[in-house]
Amino acid sequence: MATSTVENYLKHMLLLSEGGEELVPMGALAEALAVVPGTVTTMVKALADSGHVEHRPRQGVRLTPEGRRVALNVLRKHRLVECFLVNVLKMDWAAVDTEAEQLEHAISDEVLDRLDALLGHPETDPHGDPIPSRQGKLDSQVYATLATCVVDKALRVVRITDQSADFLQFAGENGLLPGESVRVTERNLASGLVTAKKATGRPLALSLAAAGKILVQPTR
Amino acid sequence: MATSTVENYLKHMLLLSEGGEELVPMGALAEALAVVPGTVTTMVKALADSGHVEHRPRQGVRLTPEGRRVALNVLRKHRLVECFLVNVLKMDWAAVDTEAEQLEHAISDEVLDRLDALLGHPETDPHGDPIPSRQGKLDSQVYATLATCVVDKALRVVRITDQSADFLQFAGENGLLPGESVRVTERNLASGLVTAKKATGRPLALSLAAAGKILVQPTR
DNA sequence: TTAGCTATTTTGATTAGTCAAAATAAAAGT
DNA sequence: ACTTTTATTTTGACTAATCAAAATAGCTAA
Repeated sequence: MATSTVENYLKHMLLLSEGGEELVPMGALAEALAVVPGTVTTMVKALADSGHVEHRPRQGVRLTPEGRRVALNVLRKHRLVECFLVNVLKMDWAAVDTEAEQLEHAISDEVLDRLDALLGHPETDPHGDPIPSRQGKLDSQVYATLATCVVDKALRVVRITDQSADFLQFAGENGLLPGESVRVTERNLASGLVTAKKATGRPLALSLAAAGKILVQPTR
Repeated sequence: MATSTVENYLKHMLLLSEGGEELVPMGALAEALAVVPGTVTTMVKALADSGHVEHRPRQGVRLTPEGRRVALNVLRKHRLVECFLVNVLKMDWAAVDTEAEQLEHAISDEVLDRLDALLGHPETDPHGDPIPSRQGKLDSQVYATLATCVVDKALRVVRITDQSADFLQFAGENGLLPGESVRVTERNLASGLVTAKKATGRPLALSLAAAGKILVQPTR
C-alpha cells in the first residue's frame, strides 16, 4: 500500500494537472506540498521507479495510468469525507478540508463505498468540486468564473476553487455557496474590480483574483 | 502532536495495564505492537523523555498521567469509531477493529465530539468495551465470565474481550452479542468444557479459554 | 555568444521508526 | 552458590522522508 506521503504526492499532481495529462513542474509540486524542491526530485524518482509517475528531468512529472488511478481514489476519499463532515456531522464547510486531509489516508475502500451509499452517491463535494466515480471518472467540465462570465445575466454558483478556510468563510458569509444565485453587475478590468449582486442585499465588490475562484453557470 | 506510532504505544500500554497503574513488561508491549523487544526499549526511552511514561529498567513501563490522558483519548476515538462503523455504516462487527485501528489516529477531537453526539453518547462499543468519557473516565467494573459465573442462572452478555475477527464472528453466529441472554448449564473443570444455552436453540460447547473471553452480568 | 537568472538536481545530514544479533542482568533450577 | 534460562538492553545498520546548500542545466536578454 502507498504511504500517505505517496498518496499526497499523487493527489497533488492530479490537482495541478487539472485532471489532464500535462507535465507538472517540480517547483509547483514542491509549493503545493510545502517541501523544498530537492525533496520533490528525490521523491519523484522513487515514484517513477514504482511506476506511478513518468519523470522528464528538468521538465516536470506526469502521472502514469496507475498513478492516476491511485490519485483519483484518494481524491474520491477526500471529497466524500468532506460531504460526510458537512452533511452528516454538520461541520463548518470552511474547516472540513483540513480534516479530510487526514482522513483520506485512513479510510478503507470498504468504508468509502458505504459512506458513498449513505450520502446518496453525491456528484460534488460541499465546495462544488466533482467527486471522482468509483471507476475513476472525473467530471472535467469547464466553467465560467465571476471574472470571466457575461455581465448582467442570472448565474448559479457551482464551485469554489480555493480551499483555504479564509476564502471559504468569506464566500459563505456573502451568499456564494454552490447552488446560490448571483449576477455580475459590473466588471472593470482597469481597476481590477468586479461587482456582484444577489437577489437581496447590497452589491459586493471583489478583486478579479477573488472573482476568478468562483465558478458559475448560467441559470437555465 | 503525538505521531500515530506514539499513540499506539500508549494505547497498548493502557490496555495491557487493564486501566490500572501496573508495570507493563517490555515483552508484552513488543508482542502487542508486533515489533521486536529492542524497538520497544528504544521507543519507551523516548516516551520517557517526553514525559508520557515512566520507565523502570529491566522491570517494565507505566503511563504517566499525561500519557494516560493521551491513551484514553485514542481509545475513545477507537471505540466511538467502531460504534459509528457498526451502527451507522452497518459494517460487520467482526471487521471494524482493523478499520478503527487506522481511523483512531486520523480523526480530530472536533470530529470525535460530533460523532459522539450523533451516536447518542454511547457508553460501550459494539463489543461491549467501555468508551472512556471525554474527561478521561473509564468504566472498570469487574464482570464475571462464562468461565467463572454461577451455573444455571439467567445472564446477559455484556462484553467480548477478544477483538480478533475470528472470535467475534464465532460469538456473533452463536448469539453471544452484548445484550443477548444466556445461561451456563454445565461446567466441567476436568474436561475444560463449558456448556452454554440460549432460550432457543441447542446447547453450545465452549472451551474454558473461550468462555473466559465472554463477560456476563446476572439479569436483574 | 556570453553573462545572468531561474528551476532543478545533487550531495551530505538529520529524524522517526524499525530489525538482527550480541551483550547483560535478573530469575530460576539444581 | 553456580549454572542455565529468559527478559531486556545495546549496538550497528537500514528505510522513508525530509532540509540546507552547492552544483548544474536551460533558458533569456543583451
